[in-house]
Amino acid sequence: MKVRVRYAPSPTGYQHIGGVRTALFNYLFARVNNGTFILRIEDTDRTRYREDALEDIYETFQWLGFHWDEGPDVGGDYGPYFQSRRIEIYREYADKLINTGQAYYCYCPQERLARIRRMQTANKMAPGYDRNCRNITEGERKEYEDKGIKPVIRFKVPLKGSTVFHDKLLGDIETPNEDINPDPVLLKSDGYPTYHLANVIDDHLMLITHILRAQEWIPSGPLHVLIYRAFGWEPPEYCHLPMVMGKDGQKLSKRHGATSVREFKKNGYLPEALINYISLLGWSYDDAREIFGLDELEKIFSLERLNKAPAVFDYKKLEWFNGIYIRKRSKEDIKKMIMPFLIEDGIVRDPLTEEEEKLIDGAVPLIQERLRLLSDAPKLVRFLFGEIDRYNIEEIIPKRLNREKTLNVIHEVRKILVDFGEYSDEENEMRFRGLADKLGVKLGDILMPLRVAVTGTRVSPPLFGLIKLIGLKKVLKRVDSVISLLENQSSE
RNA sequence: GUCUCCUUCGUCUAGUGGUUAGGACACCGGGUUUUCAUCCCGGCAGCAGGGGUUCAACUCCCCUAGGAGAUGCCA
Repeated sequence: MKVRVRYAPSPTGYQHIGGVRTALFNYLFARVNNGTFILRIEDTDRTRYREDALEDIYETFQWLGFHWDEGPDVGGDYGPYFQSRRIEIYREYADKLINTGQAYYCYCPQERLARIRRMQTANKMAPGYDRNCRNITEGERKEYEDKGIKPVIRFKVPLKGSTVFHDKLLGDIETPNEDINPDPVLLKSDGYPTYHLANVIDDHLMLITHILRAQEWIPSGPLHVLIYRAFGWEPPEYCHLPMVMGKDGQKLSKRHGATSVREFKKNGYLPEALINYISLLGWSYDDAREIFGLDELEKIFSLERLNKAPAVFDYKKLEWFNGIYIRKRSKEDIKKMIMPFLIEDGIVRDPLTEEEEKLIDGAVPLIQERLRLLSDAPKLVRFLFGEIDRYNIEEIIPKRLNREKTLNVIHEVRKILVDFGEYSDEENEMRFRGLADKLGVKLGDILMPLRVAVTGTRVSPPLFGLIKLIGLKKVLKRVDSVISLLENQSSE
């Protein structure tokens, strides 16, 4: 049987890293098995539905670079892939359950449900529906209908016995039926199905063979199996994936930092870094390798190597992966990718000027291996554009020197800077070493004042490359302003 | 409260009865380097606890503890 798996997000918010991990594992499982990966939009909660959340689903996976074989945008033989367009189907199947006595109408108002829940929690009882309408008479039913009350349809969970379902990761999970959610709603009063009904029907109708979803779904596993049985269907295979947690061990949420893929994108992460890192949350290949591209993962992923325990999301490690992948990219890619960050920072104009373009082209090779996030770029190149507004005297003077000595060093540096452009970086380095020897100081002690003069900071990309990029004229001006700064200081 | 799942360095993990318990991130130290970064070398640090089973348990079983999830006309 051909493997068919699905990712079934609900468009109520932006794509969460945990959901995307589930999507990735489903996708990889499909690829490894030459199967089909399906996207199904579970938009049955019309109160929480958001148009931008739906767009975010498309944008997120577009950006990540993997796609479904069947789905709302690409079509397929088992649509529609929006649950909101399948409500007649759910109604029809819910009716079947009513007719076979495996489901019933419930007319309990929300207030009553809230009341019994309050009562239950107050008495430390398990909260849940009290099955009040499970045995109402046809007369009572008529009465409610005449009053115009819109009923919900509830599933008749067996009162006795137990239900067992098999999980490929966890093994058999057996639950006494009395511990299962007492008669959950299948069809809401607005005619839309709940998750429990819709997912079972759709997975069956769409010929889904394996359900890979997060472990938070384990408790509803037995219920779903019961529903499959009620229809006379065979449930698919289950595999509940370990959850993704925050540093404090709780379910990963905004409290912990970025959680949606679009935030990671905005913060300067690369899609391949995210994919690689995410693939290792609850899964591993062996004891040595952990750098994997999507294409590779599509060949080596396997359920057998899943971990049972939840994984804590480590932003630091993701950053490390990001640095790795930034270094792997071409200069052109990096240029393209840092541009939005430079523009947003107001460092360059939106259509670049020729001058700006030249500076960026020259800067990329200098900063690429220094980036961990694309968003690090602005602070690394800011001094290339515009002026340096202020220097810090203490930063100019090296530890081993005092003000006078530094001033002297800079004067000497200025002399050999004049024909800087005529030499290669290697040659210039020899010249500066020569100067250092002559002055009896360390190379670093003459380059640091120069670095601060040119860049305004002690930490920068390689100095010689920067000097050529900025141009001698500007560099000398900056050196001069540092000289006068030091001189003014001495006259006080 | 009840039910279910989980438990190897701080974090991600390898490990399927006999290993000096391996790797990675982070952290610390050192080297290379004009600073930073990269790169290289080294260090720190772990089998939750208690019982069994066994000649031998991180590995198998039980209990305890801890953590998490579920308990909706949300998914």
